[in-house]
Amino acid sequence: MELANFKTYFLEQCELSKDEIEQIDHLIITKTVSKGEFLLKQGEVCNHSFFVEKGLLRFYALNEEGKESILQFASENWIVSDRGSAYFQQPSTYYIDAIEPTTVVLISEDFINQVANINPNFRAHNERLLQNHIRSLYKRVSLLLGASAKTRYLDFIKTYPDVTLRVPQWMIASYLGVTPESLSRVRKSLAKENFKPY
Amino acid sequence: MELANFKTYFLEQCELSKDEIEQIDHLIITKTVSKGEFLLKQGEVCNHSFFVEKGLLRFYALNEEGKESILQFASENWIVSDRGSAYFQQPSTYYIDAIEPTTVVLISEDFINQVANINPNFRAHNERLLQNHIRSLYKRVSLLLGASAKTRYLDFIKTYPDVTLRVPQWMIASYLGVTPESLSRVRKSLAKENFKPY
DNA sequence: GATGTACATTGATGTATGTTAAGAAAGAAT
DNA sequence: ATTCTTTCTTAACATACATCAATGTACATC
Repeated sequence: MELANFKTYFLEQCELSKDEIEQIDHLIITKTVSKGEFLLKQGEVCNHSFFVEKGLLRFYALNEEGKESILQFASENWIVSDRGSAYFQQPSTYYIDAIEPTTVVLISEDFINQVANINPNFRAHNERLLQNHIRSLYKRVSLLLGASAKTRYLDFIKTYPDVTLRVPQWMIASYLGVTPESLSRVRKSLAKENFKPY
Repeated sequence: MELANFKTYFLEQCELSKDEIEQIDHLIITKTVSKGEFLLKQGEVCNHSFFVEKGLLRFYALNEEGKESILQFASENWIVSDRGSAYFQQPSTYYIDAIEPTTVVLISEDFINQVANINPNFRAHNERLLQNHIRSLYKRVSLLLGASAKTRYLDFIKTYPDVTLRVPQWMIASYLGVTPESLSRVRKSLAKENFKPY
């Protein structure tokens, strides 16, 4: 088992030593899902966070009319979860599934506690994650409230250049809160303005 | 100094004893602002959370064209802050000002640490706040992505019945991400459908 | 190579929401 | 009470975006 991304993440982001990482090695549980497979469905309690070692996930809601709204993408080195569901032990109202064949590391409460026992830094890292998450959600809400579809699209490709190239456009449209047709027109208009993302 | 709301909050939400609340009494700092006064402006680091003892605050962003987007209201017993700004010690991109004459309790990192020393419950409470916040932001994003202005308005008055009656409608419009004129039309249409909120 | 499936684009048209402007209603100030 | 200011509503018009339907394109599969 390699898990180069996961281990680098622990070394650099969580400031664990190589030695400490070896200590937790036996706690690591991975799961591999194929394209379209679910890691979380509405109604289930989301008992894990998912660190994406390789692949691409989406986190989305389904409204009463069956319309999907993508809240987040997660490619390599991202963590995705409905942590509130785990925290409050309530069924989630969201779905997580795989856009590409994906390998994730399962992060349970138990795992977090055990790692925190080995190195207390990990708790601080955990809080940093939450704070960052809130920040990004604030920005998301601000843009949805105040910016046009075009502005939101430009922000998206700046923020998630890797994801932009790996997902179908109708998913980006769903993330932006517009129809695929509208996104296609936004792109056409940008092309006319001679816009070059790369 | 009364602060009945703040102390009840600590008793019931944070599970401190009356005795412990007396111990922290001397740490409590309050601030009173009149209508229109700011507690936070873009560019400042937001070093406090604000517990609303009495009154009503708004938390909003200003985009490049000068358009306000209200992210949150905070009436009695709510806490509002750009905690990310404090956490990362970066200037905030948001504003907080008073819609009514308001008295707040200032909650600094120092305050949190001292209270946590007296009763460790407080840290757990703190994390619960963050988790709750993320949940509400997820819901907010889902609605902005997938629901009409009318649906969002109905959700608003259900979620914030007290706020609905205390703020001008153009602020609710700003919270919903529509113009005051649109909100007026939504209300008219609801009236035609014989909708009664109360 | 032929067929099927998923996705992207385009055009015609409809609808929700924005814009502008005016007036009505409600509050605040004098 | 009178005036001034803010807020709300309404209407006419403009625009962004949605919907529906058709076509194009890439790719898989057979």
